[in-house]
Amino acid sequence: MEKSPENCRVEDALGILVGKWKPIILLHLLQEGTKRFSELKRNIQGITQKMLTKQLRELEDEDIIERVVYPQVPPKVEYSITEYGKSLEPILEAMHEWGTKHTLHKLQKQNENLKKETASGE
Amino acid sequence: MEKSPENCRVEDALGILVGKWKPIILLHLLQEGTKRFSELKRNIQGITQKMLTKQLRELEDEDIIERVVYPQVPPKVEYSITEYGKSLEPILEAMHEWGTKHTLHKLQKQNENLKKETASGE
DNA sequence: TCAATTAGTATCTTTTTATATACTATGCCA
DNA sequence: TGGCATAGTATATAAAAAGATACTAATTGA
Repeated sequence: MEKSPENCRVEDALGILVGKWKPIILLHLLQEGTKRFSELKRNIQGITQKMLTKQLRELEDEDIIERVVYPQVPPKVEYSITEYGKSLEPILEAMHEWGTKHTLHKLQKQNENLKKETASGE
Repeated sequence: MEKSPENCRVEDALGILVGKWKPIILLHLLQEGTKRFSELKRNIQGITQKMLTKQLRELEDEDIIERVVYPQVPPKVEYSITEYGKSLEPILEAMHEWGTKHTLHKLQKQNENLKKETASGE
């Protein structure tokens, strides 16, 4: 299948990563393995319970993560990346690398602009 | 620089691709080279002028594409991928591939579910 | 008896994205 | 003189995503 703009499947991959918290959630699970709901919540600063639940559900619906409920009180629910979900890792890796370079690129550009302004006297 | 969830730069790459039309715009420019505004508009069905302008501006701001204005009437403006922008290609490629597989994966899952339902009699 | 713990829901509000539609400038051609 | 073409802008609206806040159930331990 070729990558003509007409049958572009980039959006399908993108759709899974989009959501303000999904990449961070995935990185946590990829790098630290199985995690409880509360651990994720503690480790991802700023996320609300509602958002965490929502993002986890969406990732689960796409088979990227797995949810295991232990019939206990207080409840215990564990999340982990599925085998299938692991196939996303190279993409995340590539994006992280590119993002790192891009952050640098932007800083350099800002610098140049500041120099120009100073040179022309502001 | 390591890819710990704390200094995750995935979002920086993601932010550039996100926007309902950006991947398609980029694919057009990557695969067909320089394009005029009107050509893009014609070739990307469903996009409004306003959205196209907006997405192009955002990509330009990130140095991913370049905008060249010819002082003519009627106006002529050409867009093309920058050298820097080309560094995104492997990521788009990888996402497209993954997306293609994922579309398949989802169809298979749907199929399984339908079979189960039929077996249990609905 | 009361508070704490866990993994959620339920509502409501705000913010961000996307869409629809109308409008502009300038020159060319009939 | 009128209409078309190009690359936009302006304004208003709708839809989607994110955020704040309060609520629940069942058990443990003080």
